[in-house]
Amino acid sequence: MRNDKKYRITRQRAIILDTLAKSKNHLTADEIYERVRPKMPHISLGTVYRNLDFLCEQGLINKLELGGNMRRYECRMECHYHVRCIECGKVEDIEFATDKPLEEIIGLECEYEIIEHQLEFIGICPSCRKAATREPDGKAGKSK
Amino acid sequence: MRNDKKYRITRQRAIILDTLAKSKNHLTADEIYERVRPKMPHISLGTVYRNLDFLCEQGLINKLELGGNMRRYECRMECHYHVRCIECGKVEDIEFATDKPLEEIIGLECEYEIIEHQLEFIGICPSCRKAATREPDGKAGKSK
DNA sequence: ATAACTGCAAACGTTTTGCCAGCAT
DNA sequence: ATGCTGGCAAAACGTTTGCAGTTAT
Repeated sequence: MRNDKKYRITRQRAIILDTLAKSKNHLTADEIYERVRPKMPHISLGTVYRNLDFLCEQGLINKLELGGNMRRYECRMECHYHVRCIECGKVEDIEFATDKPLEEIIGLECEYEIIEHQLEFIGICPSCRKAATREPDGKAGKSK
Repeated sequence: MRNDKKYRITRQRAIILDTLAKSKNHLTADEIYERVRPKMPHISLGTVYRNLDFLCEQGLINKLELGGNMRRYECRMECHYHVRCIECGKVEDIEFATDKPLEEIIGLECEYEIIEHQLEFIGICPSCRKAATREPDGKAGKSK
């Protein structure tokens, strides 16, 4: 079952990727849409969403699922961490040495006034893992 | 400017709180709605949302803003961490010693097969902090 | 009488989708 | 000719809100 689809880097995709690469913040789909529009006035928000998904699948960008109402996207692919402003919603990268105890990291100093933090692990729970084993074609149940 | 509102713990609020307290998982508003309905068939989803917000404000429960599409609520108030199943969306608490280096924690073992993790700090960015200082009545701009 | 609260339905903001025309191969 | 792609508009989804009637004090 190979996938023979031939993908193109269309003008829309290139501009979206470029917009994301040039922004130091992490942008929402709508922010990207607004930044692309001056150069490409007829692009639609649906295209932005579709192509952000496409770029994620290609491993070129990352979809961030943090708190707040809107998803944000970023280019940086290595594992790293984020600060989010509770007032304006802006998201930035945060750097610290991971060889320190978590307790110490939590009290980290940065330009933000830190109110809280959140550490979330994402994985597959025991029962879903069992379900996947029962279906040997690799297609575990569940849509999205 | 004091707040003289008198709040009641209504039947709806009590049942919602009880439902949350009895569940070991972290529930979405809709899951709570479905569990409350058998006992109180005319409750509306709007009431569930309104009362979840109310219980948060009272400090009785916690609103979780993790990845995934839906917000989840929990009773446990001390700081702790979560695992989320990427297949079924279930969220559970996770325990580990925080005096260990983050690197070690990241490789933690639990019943889940961990795929990734995410550490998010929530705070106020420098420019929003400045904006708040300029408005000395304490009401920083921004709605939500 | 008053204020808090509810159910219902409509509105909201973000994201996804269906459809058909356009374009590259 | 095929099939990926884009624009548009509608739908979908979780959540919030306005309103009018109910409840507790």
